[in-house]
Amino acid sequence: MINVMDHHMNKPTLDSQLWHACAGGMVQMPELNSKIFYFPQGHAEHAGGAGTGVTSAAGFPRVPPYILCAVSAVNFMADTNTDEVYAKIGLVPLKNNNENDYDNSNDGFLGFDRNKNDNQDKPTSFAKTLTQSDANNGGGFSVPRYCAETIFPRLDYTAEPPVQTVVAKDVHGKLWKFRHIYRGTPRRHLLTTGWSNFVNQKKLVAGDSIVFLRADNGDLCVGIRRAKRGIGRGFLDSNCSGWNTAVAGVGDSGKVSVDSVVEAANLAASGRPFEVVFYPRASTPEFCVKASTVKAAMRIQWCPGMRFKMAFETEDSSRISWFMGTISSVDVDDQVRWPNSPWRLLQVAWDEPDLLQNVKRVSPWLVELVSNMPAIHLSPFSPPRKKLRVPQPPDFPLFPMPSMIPNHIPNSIQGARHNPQFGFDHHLHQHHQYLSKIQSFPFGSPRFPPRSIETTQETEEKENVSCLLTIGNKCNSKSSSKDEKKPTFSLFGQPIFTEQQLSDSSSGETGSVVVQNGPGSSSSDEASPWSKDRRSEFGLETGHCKIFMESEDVGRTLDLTSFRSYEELHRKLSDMFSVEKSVMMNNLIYRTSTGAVKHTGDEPFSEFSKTAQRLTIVMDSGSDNVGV
Amino acid sequence: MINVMDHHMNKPTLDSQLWHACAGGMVQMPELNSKIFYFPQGHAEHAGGAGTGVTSAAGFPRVPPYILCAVSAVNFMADTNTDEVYAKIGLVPLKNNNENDYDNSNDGFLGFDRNKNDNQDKPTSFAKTLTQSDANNGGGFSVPRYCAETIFPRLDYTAEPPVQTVVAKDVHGKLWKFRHIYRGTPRRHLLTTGWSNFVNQKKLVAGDSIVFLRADNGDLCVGIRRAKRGIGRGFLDSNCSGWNTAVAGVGDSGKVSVDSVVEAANLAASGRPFEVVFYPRASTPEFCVKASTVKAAMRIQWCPGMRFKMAFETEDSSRISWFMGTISSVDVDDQVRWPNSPWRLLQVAWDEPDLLQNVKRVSPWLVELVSNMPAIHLSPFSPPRKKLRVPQPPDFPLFPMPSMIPNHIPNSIQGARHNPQFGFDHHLHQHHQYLSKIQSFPFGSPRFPPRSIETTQETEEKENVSCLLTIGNKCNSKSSSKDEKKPTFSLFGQPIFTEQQLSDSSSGETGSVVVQNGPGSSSSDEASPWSKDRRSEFGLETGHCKIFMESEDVGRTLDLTSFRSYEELHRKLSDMFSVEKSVMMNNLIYRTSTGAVKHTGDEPFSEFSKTAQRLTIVMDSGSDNVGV
DNA sequence: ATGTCGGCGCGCCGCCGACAA
DNA sequence: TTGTCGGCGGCGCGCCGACAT
Repeated sequence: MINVMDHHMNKPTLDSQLWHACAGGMVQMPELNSKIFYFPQGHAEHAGGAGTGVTSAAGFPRVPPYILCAVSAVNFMADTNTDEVYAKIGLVPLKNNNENDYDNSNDGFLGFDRNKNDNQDKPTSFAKTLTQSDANNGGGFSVPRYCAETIFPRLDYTAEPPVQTVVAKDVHGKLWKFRHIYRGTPRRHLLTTGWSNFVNQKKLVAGDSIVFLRADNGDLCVGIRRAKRGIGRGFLDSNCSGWNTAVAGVGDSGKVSVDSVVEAANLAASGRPFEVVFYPRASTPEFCVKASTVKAAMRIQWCPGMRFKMAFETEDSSRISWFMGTISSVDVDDQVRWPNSPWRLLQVAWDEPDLLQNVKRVSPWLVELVSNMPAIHLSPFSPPRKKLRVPQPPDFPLFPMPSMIPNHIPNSIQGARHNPQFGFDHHLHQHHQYLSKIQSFPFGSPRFPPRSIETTQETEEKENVSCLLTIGNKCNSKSSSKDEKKPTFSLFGQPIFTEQQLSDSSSGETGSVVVQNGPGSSSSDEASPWSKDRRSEFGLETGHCKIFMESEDVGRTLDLTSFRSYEELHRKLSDMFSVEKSVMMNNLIYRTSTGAVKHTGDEPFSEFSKTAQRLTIVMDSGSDNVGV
Repeated sequence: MINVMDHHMNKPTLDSQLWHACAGGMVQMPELNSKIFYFPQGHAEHAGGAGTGVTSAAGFPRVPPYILCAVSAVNFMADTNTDEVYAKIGLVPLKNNNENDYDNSNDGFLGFDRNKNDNQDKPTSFAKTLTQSDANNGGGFSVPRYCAETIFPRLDYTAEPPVQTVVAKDVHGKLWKFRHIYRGTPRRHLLTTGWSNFVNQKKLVAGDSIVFLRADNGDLCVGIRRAKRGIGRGFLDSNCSGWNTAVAGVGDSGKVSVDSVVEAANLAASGRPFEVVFYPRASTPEFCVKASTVKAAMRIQWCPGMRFKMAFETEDSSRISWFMGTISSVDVDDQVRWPNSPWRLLQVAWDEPDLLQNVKRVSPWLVELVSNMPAIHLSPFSPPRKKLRVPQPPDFPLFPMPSMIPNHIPNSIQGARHNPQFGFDHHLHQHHQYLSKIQSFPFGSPRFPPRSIETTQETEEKENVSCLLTIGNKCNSKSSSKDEKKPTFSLFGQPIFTEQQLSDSSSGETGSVVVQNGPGSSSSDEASPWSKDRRSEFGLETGHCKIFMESEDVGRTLDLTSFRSYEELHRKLSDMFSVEKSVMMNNLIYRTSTGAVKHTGDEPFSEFSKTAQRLTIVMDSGSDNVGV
């Protein structure tokens, strides 16, 4: 797990898989040697953060709002004291900020990259937010069945009681032993002896999350996600005797200092190599964004009224949810301080404004255009949705420099209107036009490729799209007409209607996921049509199926034969794609390439085809009873 | 207690009394605005220490071996983590290193200064080295009776059991509560509830010492003296989870870095103000020594064969013991690196070499000349003496620069002989002559004024001598003839013979202490001859007696009526003068000015005169039975 | 006078099944 | 399926006198 020494800090770098498991499903780290745009504005936001009292930066240098860089190093680190993960990224500014030749360069992303079509499976991991009982009472940890059965070593259930010792390695490589027992009525998995010590040593409290991960080499690893404590990052400021207190500068517990941001920005602006530290769980968007993603996003002609969706991590960090919204305005966040900056370019209005009160502005590359149909809640029949943990932008202007005059932006922009702050507004088209003329941004494919209504649904399977889970567009692309009460789902290109949709109003929000199975490896299925000689269709390993979501190959495979129940499969998919649990568990339809179609929990798992080489999963979040 | 903020470190400075109580009885700090000699050699020794692996100082600058400085600041500090006390001393180099006009300046010392004749009593304090039981078992602390009765708040013995809560303030001003109970058979004082917590929080172990002090304002304070852990100062290097590890530079836990010594030496040599940090418990002699003390010491014509005594702290830091020795050689410690340096000028041979194996060389101002009578053990009849904690000089040369040529010392020194290291030797007289001619050292009265045989015993009482406790000269000054088996003790100028001495061989080592009492304040003695109208003799306050040791007024007074037993008086005197316990408790004779003479433990205390205005204490460490 | 020991009581840590959501 | 609770057993902290030094 500990494999590389970072000679700068003399601290070991971390296994990338464990790092990403701790960082969460939203985090994407730039790939080595790829090209990114560095946003000093975002860096400062990351350092100052919300509520940390950084209200002015009189000494902040005059630097461009975005700087094209090559990624010279990515070190995955973990804080010695808190186990918090962070990354040190080495960056080399590139001369041609315009970046016209980027297509020949590597600008991919490591980690959970929806654009990457590598067959590298995300390692099996599971995150659970600690309950009061986990953190306080009796020193035990209630292990969710999925975690125990898929991540922990297999338990010998013939013993009475079934019990074993599990050993897990933390981010520092330290081993922790836990007594894992399966007991109680009804039976459940528990960690007992050793757990309390772990909680005390790691100073865990209810609300913190624990991550279990089965690494590729078979090692069981354990990571920590600290719950956000109130405003800002006051965690280490609490009177926590026995903890090391702040260490100056960048690094352990010091997070990112404003000084280090100024230093980085200066180096970047002067074209010299520099280094940034990124805390993935600091509730701040990445300030190093893949160049092609940014360029693709800026190719869109953003304008008010556009409908979009955006992914957020749930408050307990267990899942990712998508939220719908409408662009209310397109204007530069701080035209004076950061003229022409695309950072948080979009002012947005959310369909669920109470949950996203603090998110007023977002950057274009974080959102994905959808149809401008009216949006509805994802799961109207499921229990009240978990609160969402969303980035908390500062409620004060960052580095305001009111006396400054924009240095290379003409104030006479046509169509400027109703911007209360600057007296003008970037109308979408004009803004884009401006950006392209001024050479503000080169173009490329965005991280979440914006799709217009015309290109949404019926794209061919081979399209290398970045969609993880597309919250359903109500209508099938071009056939989408406003009043149709029976939206179609794409299952092998054939529409599927749900009973609910037939009887329901237009409030049903739907989507579909397709999973394609490889040859089954269960002994009973060895003679299936998907034997080795037929695997050539997808070139899959035995027992793996190719996963399609909404008719699109997302570049993942699964061995369906390894699941013993719907629950396990649900869990695996839910975890693999970080889909919000309530959606995943309640509103799925499975259909395999062998023709078997199943709705969650209907019949025993054995009846479901394990021989399929592809599995289509249709999600209907607006209905509990789905007819097939 | 916390009264001044040190703006440099933003750390509070410490009450001087508590600081000195923690520092130990040997420590003398220079007074503000006084003049001192700064010894870079000693500073480096203090930083490098014994066994810390500082074997070379190739980068150490060429600076004079001693630099006259004015003391611009003295800050008493305590380490945040360990409670270790240290001092930050601001120094301003003085131009006239020769220092001919020093007599008009203030060069006194704060703290336990034997030369100062102020009547400021040393505050009541008590130090105890923790036993295994104190540190480990049952969470209790066995409080020595003296500490409980003189330092703790008065206990209500009518309660059953007598119990109270005592609150003590540590060096940081933090309050600690202890349950103080008087119980058991036989009765004894114990700290129970709260003690274990204190031990754990302070990470105390058996061998560490705790200091209780009753401050002038009545506050009870508690300090810590860490036991030396093995060689050097490896205490903080141990795997002590939860402790902050080293912080670079000078200050908390970092002790004194070699770099900081180099910096200080450079500043000093160039005449610029600088700052040094001194850890009084680092087993290194002070490297900032009162100018007059150094000058007085260098006025002596040191030569081999001279007899001297030197004070050391006992290993458990509870007492101070004096050791006798003979000067074996007088030569500069490192003539190449520190030419002409008086630091550790004297090579010595100890009467008890096993206890002082590591002390090969000492600086002249640390020793006091005595008669060259054969030396004997202090307490041949008392239990085996405690091991002594003595400075551990490095067993390698400090900053050797063999190629260097002494810069302002002529190599042609007459009489140089039998120095194996340099091929010459500073014979005493010549050495002194040389020093005075070269103007190496100005002259003044030494810290322990060296006394020749001719001036030892019969000096008049008013002489302001620095003697704390003179380990007995066997014979009465001029009448000392070699074979006399009945040495005399000075009690009001009259010789006293002990039975033991009458029958014993010449192995009896003796000394005498005189305490002079003020008017007794006990009600039964109000009509005593020492009533108010007669107090004019010494101008004492009611109830105080003047203390004389060996017929010499040491500038202290005591209220004899405040003692209820010999034990209490013993303890008080023992603590006040830091006399080694075994000596103090076993070998004292008291004689008051009213004629009462008592030997330890003979009769009830009530029979002893409390009306005396002076009390003479005769110490005979060679005898248990003393006839009067 | 005080260091060390064994006794022992009590509080709390932590393991358990019973419930209920 | 799993969160929370009360029960309770066991262990160790810490208070005690006994006894020795």
